[in-house]
Amino acid sequence: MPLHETIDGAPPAVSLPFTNLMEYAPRDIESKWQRWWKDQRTYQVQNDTSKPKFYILNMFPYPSGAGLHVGHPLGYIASDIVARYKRLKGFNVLNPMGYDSFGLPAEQYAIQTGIHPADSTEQNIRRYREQLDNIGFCFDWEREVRTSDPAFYHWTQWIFMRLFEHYFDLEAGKALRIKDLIARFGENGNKDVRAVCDEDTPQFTAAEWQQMSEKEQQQLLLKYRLTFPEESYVNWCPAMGTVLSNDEVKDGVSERGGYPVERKLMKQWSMRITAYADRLLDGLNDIDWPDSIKEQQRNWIGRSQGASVRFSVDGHPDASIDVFTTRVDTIYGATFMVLAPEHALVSRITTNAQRAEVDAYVRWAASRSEIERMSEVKKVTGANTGAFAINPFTGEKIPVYIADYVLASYGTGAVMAVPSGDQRDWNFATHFNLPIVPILDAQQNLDQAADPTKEGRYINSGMIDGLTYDEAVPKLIDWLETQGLGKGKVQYKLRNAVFSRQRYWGEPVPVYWKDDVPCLIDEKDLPLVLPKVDKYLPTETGEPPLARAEGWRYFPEPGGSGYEYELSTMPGWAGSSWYFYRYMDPHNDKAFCSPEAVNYWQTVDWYIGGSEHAVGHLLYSRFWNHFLFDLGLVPEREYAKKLTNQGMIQGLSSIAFRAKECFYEEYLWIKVLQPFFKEYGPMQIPGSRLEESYTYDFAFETNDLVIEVVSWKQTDKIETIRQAAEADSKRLMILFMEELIDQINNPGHFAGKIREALESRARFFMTEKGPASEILFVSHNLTAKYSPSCFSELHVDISLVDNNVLDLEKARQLPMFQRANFKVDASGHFTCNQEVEKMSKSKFNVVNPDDMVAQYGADCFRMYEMFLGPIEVAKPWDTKGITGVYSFLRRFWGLFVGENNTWLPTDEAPDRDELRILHNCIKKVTEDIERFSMNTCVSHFMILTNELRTLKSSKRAILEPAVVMLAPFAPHIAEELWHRLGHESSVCDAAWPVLNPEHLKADTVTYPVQINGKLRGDIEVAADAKPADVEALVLQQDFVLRNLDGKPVRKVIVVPGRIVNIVV
RNA sequence: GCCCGGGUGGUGGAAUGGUAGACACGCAGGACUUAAAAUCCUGUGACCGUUGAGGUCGUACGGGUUCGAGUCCCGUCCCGGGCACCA
Repeated sequence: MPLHETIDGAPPAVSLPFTNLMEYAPRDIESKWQRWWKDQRTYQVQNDTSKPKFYILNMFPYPSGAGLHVGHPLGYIASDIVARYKRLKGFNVLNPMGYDSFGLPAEQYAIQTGIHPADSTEQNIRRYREQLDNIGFCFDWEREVRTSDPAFYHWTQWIFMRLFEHYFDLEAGKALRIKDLIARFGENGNKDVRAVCDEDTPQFTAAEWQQMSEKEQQQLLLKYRLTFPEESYVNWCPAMGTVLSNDEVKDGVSERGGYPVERKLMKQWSMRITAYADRLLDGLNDIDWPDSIKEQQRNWIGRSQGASVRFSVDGHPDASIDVFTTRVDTIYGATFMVLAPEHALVSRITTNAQRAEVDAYVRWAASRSEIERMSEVKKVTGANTGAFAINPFTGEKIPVYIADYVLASYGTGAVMAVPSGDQRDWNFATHFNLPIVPILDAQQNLDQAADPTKEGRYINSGMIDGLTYDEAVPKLIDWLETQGLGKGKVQYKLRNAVFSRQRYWGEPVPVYWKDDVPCLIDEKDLPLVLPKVDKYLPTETGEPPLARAEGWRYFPEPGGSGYEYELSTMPGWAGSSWYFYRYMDPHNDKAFCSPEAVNYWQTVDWYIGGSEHAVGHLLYSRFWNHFLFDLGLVPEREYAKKLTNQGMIQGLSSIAFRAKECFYEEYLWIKVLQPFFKEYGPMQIPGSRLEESYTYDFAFETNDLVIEVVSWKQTDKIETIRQAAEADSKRLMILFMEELIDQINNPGHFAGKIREALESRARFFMTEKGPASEILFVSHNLTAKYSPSCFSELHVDISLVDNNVLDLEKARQLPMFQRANFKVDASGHFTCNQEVEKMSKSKFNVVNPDDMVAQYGADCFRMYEMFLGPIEVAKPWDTKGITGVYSFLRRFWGLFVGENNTWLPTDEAPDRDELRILHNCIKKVTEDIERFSMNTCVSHFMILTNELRTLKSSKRAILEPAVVMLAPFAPHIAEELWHRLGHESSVCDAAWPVLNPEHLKADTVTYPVQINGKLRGDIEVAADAKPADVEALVLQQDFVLRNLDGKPVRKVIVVPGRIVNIVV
């Protein structure tokens, strides 16, 4: 054993007695066993089919340059504990880790520095790995995956190719091969094909299909493929030079960086996720995921049941407007129609008289950014096309408007407006003076607002007059369907997912362009590796960075000039949509995962990660999995049966208060001038106006003295004031702000000066000596006396603060505190305010796990992370509390190693108390791990340790099972003690102790006794006493009789083993 | 506005409808020490009373169900998150 060092790294003190050599020394233990585990390959996982499998998975991280803070490993630690626990329970456990290593930050860094993203990513990964290794995880690193590794993205591209080769068949309810679709087109055209396809897919016969050119056929097939290029309005982010998917845009700006986002028409690869909308929705019922995630996914998919209705357009026999409505029952109240400005019919049906107005509105609407549109939701805008639509039920003509409250991208981009029932329609009708017709007798106050009620019976509603909602809807839909004018319909909010990014650092799309038709490259040419480029920026002509790659062209056959590759890359969510299968078989170069491996590991049993991926990664990965399932490549529709979100660990920020100008005035008034007021009479309070151009800060009227607070630097201002004071025939005292700062802890200094000024007749007072300080910080416990607006709040690095007290020595060395002075409290301390905030560099509240491990050891760090509270809940990190866990580990160690390095455990048989303590712990810890309650597990270990110490008990029969139970939480100390107990193999391969309920039983039971639900005392009875005996005994107790006070007992409730309640 | 969570000591948090505050931090007092740190012991929801009794209140607020409610039901308030011209 190496010599003991104190935990903070100081050299061992000479005076330390020899006995301390064997104190708990996490540093030595941890590095020793980490090495041993590596040498023994303790964590290597076999695809061993003889044991039951357990697959636990963490969402893999993006390796950012900032490294890990203490919040990141929370989920990893929890899953590590479960993984080790399951292994002790006899499972073959897969607990892998890897990196989501494509991403924008590395590319931005490349643009700035020219360093290839692969290099900076490699470096970041190395740092992550070091930090992870420090914590003692049981990851099998031989299974590590990286999405940016060509051997990995080979299979991302392969899956993309399969998507391209499939369409979604509505009859089969699953993806089928395009090949088979082509065959069907050749036989019957597409008349009988029920498949998910573009809205504008034409109908054609077999003959028409056969007459089409190859190119025409290919372009038609794109309307069916599950991934396809299309011209569409996308979220274009000019600042990032790329498009973003809907989930990457929040409140009209990019989620990362907060840059503005525009609508732009572009040709983009798209994923037909809408085909799976229903299955993705239904699948949510079969998985044990947090309700909030499921709810967000349901919202995002946004299924609504309604009807589509066809309105003809007056004077345009060839045009009709389809609308989607969820309230077809309100159709008799439809008094106008509104189209989205982008609607295809707008220019066709607009009358000449209205054309100028409509064109102007369309142009205006197109020019508006998302953020403008969203922030001006309340403003009613629109234009009348002059055209009229005909209500199919009434034959009435209703005007057609355009307005951008109707979204082109939802439904058909047109609505029938029912102002009596819909508030937006009501607003529009009121603004444009359109009729509002009540349709239900229960509608109220229609002159104030719309009333969307479904109560009552219909009025003004033709065929449904007098009916209720439930009667009306089927009748209307029936009529529409028999007339061929509409049908019941389901509409989704979910859009197809944009799959192209105009960026470099992503998977190349395995496609080349031949005569404007996208073609897949040959499978043997996978992976299509990212080419080298000279710069990571778009070309001068605005093409993506890949256009810079010289000679990067595809040659399907030798010779020729080749074809251009697709130049956009895949988005961040491509690799993460299937990576969980790669861990099962990470080195396979024949398939993304062998059938044997996937049959053994099946799916993820427990998935752990942050809730921020609710609709991004977690929805797209379900989509890809459903697709892979359709192809028979994976065994289940849903890849993760159970999902847990770990809560954020927040930081405790320290805030220092910097004085603003008005502070000095308030300070002078409160601390210095008030006594003078009594003595020297009336005085203007701050802010009084003495003459037009000037406001003196303070003025003693009786002495003609004015006081002005200015900065040393404001020489001009000093001169102006001086002249003004002359003119006003005031005596002037200049107090320099900087002097106030210098002398802030000495208010007497100013009192003296002011007294001097008041009592003299001199015209002008000013300090001669230059001040030393320029900035003032005020101790937080003093700020309450001043108005909050006197301070700006500044984050201070938490390493400078202890117990809210700032270390002034250290602080003064920082640039932010140079030329600063501190106003300290009565005890000479400068205190900061504490705030709970997200942990981030910019808030200077980041706690690095490396520091925690260096100071307390990995075992302690792991246990403290767990001890903080439930995994799922957000909670602040407070380093102070870690000492509790550290002293627990020392005390646990102390059960084994005594003074003078004596080995304490004996082979004596344990007594009943000791067995009860152990088995109580077995019961609690086993139950709590199963329900993922790690914080209470740590408490149970503390209780066991405290109780054994009280008994001064150290028996192998008790301690050995305790070591095994502790191993998942604190693997290093457990491994050390396990070996000292005489074992040769790893504690990881021990067996989880088995609960014997016999040991939990006691001879006697203490019943708390309540009278009318109020606790009055307790009583000890034999454990096997019958309820009747307990009742009899209880009623004899002194404290019971005293409390009953002679009142008759109505009933006695005895809950066996629990409680007694006497009702009087 | 709609939909999810959640409100328990000074702090983090415990509590299958059955003794509210486990376990820790912090704080206070004590022991050890020349001293400090570390360590160990004791106390610690509030209030009244005792100074070896005991009592009252208490889990955001107001009701209800129950022998018994932090826990279940109804209503209100507050905090966090998500969605939001989605027809």
